[in-house]
Amino acid sequence: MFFSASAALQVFVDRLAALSSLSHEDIAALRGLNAKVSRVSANADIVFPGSNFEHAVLVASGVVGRYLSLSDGRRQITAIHVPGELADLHRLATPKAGSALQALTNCAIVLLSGPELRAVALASPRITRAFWVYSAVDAAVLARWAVNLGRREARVRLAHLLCEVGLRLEASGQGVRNDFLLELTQGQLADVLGLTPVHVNRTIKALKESGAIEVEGRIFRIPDWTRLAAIAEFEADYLQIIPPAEEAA
Amino acid sequence: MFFSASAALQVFVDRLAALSSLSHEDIAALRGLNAKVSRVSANADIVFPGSNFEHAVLVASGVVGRYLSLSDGRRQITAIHVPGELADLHRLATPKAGSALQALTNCAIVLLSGPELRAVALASPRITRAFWVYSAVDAAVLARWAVNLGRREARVRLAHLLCEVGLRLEASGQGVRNDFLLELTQGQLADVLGLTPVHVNRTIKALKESGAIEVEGRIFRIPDWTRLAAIAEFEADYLQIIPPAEEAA
DNA sequence: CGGAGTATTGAGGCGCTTCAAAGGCGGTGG
DNA sequence: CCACCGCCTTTGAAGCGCCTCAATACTCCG
Repeated sequence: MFFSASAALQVFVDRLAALSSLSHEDIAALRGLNAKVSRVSANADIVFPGSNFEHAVLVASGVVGRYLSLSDGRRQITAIHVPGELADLHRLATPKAGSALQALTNCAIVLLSGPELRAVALASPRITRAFWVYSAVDAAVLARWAVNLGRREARVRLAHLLCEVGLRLEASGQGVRNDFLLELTQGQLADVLGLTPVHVNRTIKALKESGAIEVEGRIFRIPDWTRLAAIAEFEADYLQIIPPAEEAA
Repeated sequence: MFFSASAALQVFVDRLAALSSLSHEDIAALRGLNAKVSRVSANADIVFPGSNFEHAVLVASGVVGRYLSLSDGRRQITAIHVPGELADLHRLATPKAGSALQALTNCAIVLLSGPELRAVALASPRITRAFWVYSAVDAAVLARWAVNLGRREARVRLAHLLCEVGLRLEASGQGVRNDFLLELTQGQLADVLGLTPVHVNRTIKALKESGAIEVEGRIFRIPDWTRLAAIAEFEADYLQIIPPAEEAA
């Protein structure tokens, strides 16, 4: 539920190491990064498009969202990030921010210096490669999301989101996949799902009434994971989360 | 309209160099990559999910699409690639292919050896970084597309696609942005746009009748670029295409 | 205890889909 | 060389999913 700066950094570095091989020196260099903690309240932008914000944003607590706005004020959230995840590593590669980054709940974030990150990447091709892989997984998640937005109806889309969020929260040590707190309003969920808040409400209701999920406030419980995954046509492999037990494989 | 292997490779290497600084040795190494040309006919898969296809696919002619399938046979195309573009550089970073790659038209593709690409990347952090930047731009295009799928109606979505494709074809030397050949069927466009073929047909008709575009077979003409861009709310910056005239800036 | 943001529910409308059928168009073989 | 066949395009009509507008209830917080 709550991470210190160093705990969040450790989750991130462990994740990098799991995705791409790193030497002990690489890991030490990453662990030693300067980490400035900052608190941001819900609905406050952290980065906005076009800015040259010189830090990368690592989530320590709360939920951070990446989004693009339309001229009429509507928006689409293209990614959400939970504690232990680095929300905008891609911005290191393409510094002119294309999307905005916003705290969707009250958040604690760890700011990592952009120039410092670039320096450690330049010093080690393995770190550069690990950053690339991390970004590529982020892109794979986005591709999956595009499929949901383009081809799946609301019920399935929501089920898919809940499956994914459950797994990611679990992977970051924020609970278990079938019982977790997701502190987003239905309006924010609507911006993730490409729906209206009203329809999100009805869709949650439908999933509840079918027994596929249980909801108490913003706590979601999934009594039968297999069943929800079937509704969502959810295949976890794209997340590249390696369960500890299978790490040797 | 048609590229030799070396011409396609050159467009790609030029693009890499424009996105991220490369040394002369880097460029020479990339130009010297082994390039095997292959012909693929329309609707044939080049890579399918889960395969460990050990090549990267550079488009020399035709259009290549990346897509994900649903269990009921429907699919969502998450990216299309025109000549001069490398369709699956991201697969170098995350080898287990998550999406399929298909020739949407008859295509000539250039196969670049995965191990060889990895070797040149390992030898130069600048090349690794350039690959990362190239993938990040690809992801930015995808994010933009997610917004279209989630929040824009068919007319706007199609207009946006035409603006983007026009610019990308122009950037690859395949014509000009306001008069180009896009050899996709309406069924394929539907899979890109997240619509049905029937509705694609009606949407094209609507754009034609409003005078925003002219269509002759699969040639699209845009009489007033500014007007179509306004309909699409299109902002070209995310494509990171640097017009030659502004390259010095 | 009041107020603001959030959740819930209803009713009606629009955009897109589905189903169905007819009209091009290019390619291939008789 | 033309007739035919498959694929693509085009059009119509009806239905469903999601949206819009609107009103009411809830919950947290000062």
